[in-house]
Amino acid sequence: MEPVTDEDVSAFRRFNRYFTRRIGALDDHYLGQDRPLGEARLLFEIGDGVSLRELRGRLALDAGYLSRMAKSLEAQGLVRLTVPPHDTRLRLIELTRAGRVELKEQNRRADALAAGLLTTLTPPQRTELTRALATTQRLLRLAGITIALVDGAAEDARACLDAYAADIDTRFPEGFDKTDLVRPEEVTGDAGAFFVAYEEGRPMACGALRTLEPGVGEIRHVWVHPAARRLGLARRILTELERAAVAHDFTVVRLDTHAVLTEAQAMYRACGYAEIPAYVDHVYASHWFEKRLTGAR
Amino acid sequence: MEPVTDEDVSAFRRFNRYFTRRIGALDDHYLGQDRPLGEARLLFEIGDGVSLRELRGRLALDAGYLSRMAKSLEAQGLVRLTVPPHDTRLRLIELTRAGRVELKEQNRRADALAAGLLTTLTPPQRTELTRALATTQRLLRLAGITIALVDGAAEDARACLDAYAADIDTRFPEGFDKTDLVRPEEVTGDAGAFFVAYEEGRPMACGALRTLEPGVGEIRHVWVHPAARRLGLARRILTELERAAVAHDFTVVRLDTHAVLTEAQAMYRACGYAEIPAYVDHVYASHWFEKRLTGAR
DNA sequence: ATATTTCTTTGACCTTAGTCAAAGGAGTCG
DNA sequence: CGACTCCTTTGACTAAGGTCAAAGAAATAT
Repeated sequence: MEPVTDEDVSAFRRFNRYFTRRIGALDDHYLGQDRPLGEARLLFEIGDGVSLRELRGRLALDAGYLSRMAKSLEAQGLVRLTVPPHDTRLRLIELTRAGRVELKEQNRRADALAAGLLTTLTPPQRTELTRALATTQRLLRLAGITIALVDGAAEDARACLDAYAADIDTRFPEGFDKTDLVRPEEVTGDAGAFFVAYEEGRPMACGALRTLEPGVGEIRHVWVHPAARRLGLARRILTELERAAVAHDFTVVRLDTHAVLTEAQAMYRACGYAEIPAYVDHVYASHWFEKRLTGAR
Repeated sequence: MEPVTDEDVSAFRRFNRYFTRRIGALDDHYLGQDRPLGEARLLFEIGDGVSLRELRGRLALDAGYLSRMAKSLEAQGLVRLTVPPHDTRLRLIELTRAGRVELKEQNRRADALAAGLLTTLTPPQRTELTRALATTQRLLRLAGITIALVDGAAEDARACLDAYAADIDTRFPEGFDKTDLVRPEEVTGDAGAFFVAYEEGRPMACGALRTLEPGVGEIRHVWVHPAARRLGLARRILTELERAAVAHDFTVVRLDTHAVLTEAQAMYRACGYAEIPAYVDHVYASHWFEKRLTGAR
């Protein structure tokens, strides 16, 4: 991997300082207008009602601290705490009408602030800004996603495959039968590889490599969570799979795709895959691809 | 002015939330590694020594709070507090050797963090990110600058004109004589207008409009602080001046520029100014421009 | 020379943010 | 049924962040 240049680092830090000072400060200020920031944030996170347990995990808060904040918000009439019937140890927290009003007001103020900031710009400048923000956010998200080699039987691996199966089941006209998924032992150790991409601890994409025949690998189940598409994540998964293939001494990798997955086909072509005749007969496959790997990384 | 669309507002807020959560949090964390955030920030702001008074103004801190933080940093051997001879009420705060080492370490950590974030991106993606960050920052800066009509004799107006005079004195081969600046009464009230652009309270650009003859205005002293150039600020100043000219019932505005100010000439042309013969004989002028104004705003 | 302003220091005080541990009620598993 | 785990509540405590007002010293205005 190429080292990061000093210019990129300093540009990033310059932006960072500028942004947190100019905007971040403002942001905190409006949020905690007349309420402690912690409570304001909590109010914001509740949404349509969650358990304290859930909130505690999501915001990484101390149980005691959260309990007290919840009580304080309840005393202010902004939330309601209830006991769910299925597990009376838990507490559900949900917004009252007053809480929703308060939240709406918070949002209104934040919107007004943002709008006020943008008014001095001309419409083309606003468009340019919006585009630059989208690019920045996309790339920062991508940068924050890490790809890990996991055991094919690992919980995260199975969760990804289940999501993948459910996803394509709706996209393939004939549906998809789960028994066609790779078995854990096919993608573990010497036999192959399984990669999971994590964003903030949550699995968001996967890809599998298995042995097709000696010296030939097969790539399967390259999948990206709908919320993480269009970031370039599939390409990164593919790169990892190819690297693993080289490490497994495969000289060729093959794969097949379904007729409806046109974006996938375009991506494989763009990544150096050439279409070949069917190398295996398969219900779901309509296009077959192959790529020769060079030993050099 | 066009109203801001909801999409621009929500894109901005989405980015805002994402960025402050992802990056801002990290940022605070590294800064306050083993030191309270307030002190870490203070250390960062001292630079090459400033007075407590200056810091207090810049960071909007309570005098007592600041005094105590400064003492705490002094006790840790990171700063030195001295009394300036010219005003013994003040205290100067400056970094000791240990303070500079500490600051360098802080910076090193922050750089490493930024670099770590960028490593997963490919070089073209890094370039794309850096460019998007620069665009964002430029436009946010521009959005944060406000332009105000001020009295020609106001302190900020004179400060801008002094800076302008000093600036062009170095750029004109023959130097520049301050007596050629507009007099306050020429640009005040019915006679003309004077605009100052403020960025975070500091005057960063100016522009003057005076009466040349009945119905004809003259634009003079359009100047932008070197630190605020290439943002599109001069154009905004010019727009304000033209708006003021319409309000003064001028049907034409004229201006002259010096031969060396080629960027200025290009800007005037791009803004609809046509070159005309000399309308006044002037030591510094070599190009003369004119624009007819339509009554409609 | 006197009054007023400016700047820092100090004491007193408050809220927010957060941690830790004990305790108790409720589920779960063998 | 008993042991164990899970989840919340409560008490006790700490540090950080911040405000306010009084006081003292020095500079500036009148």
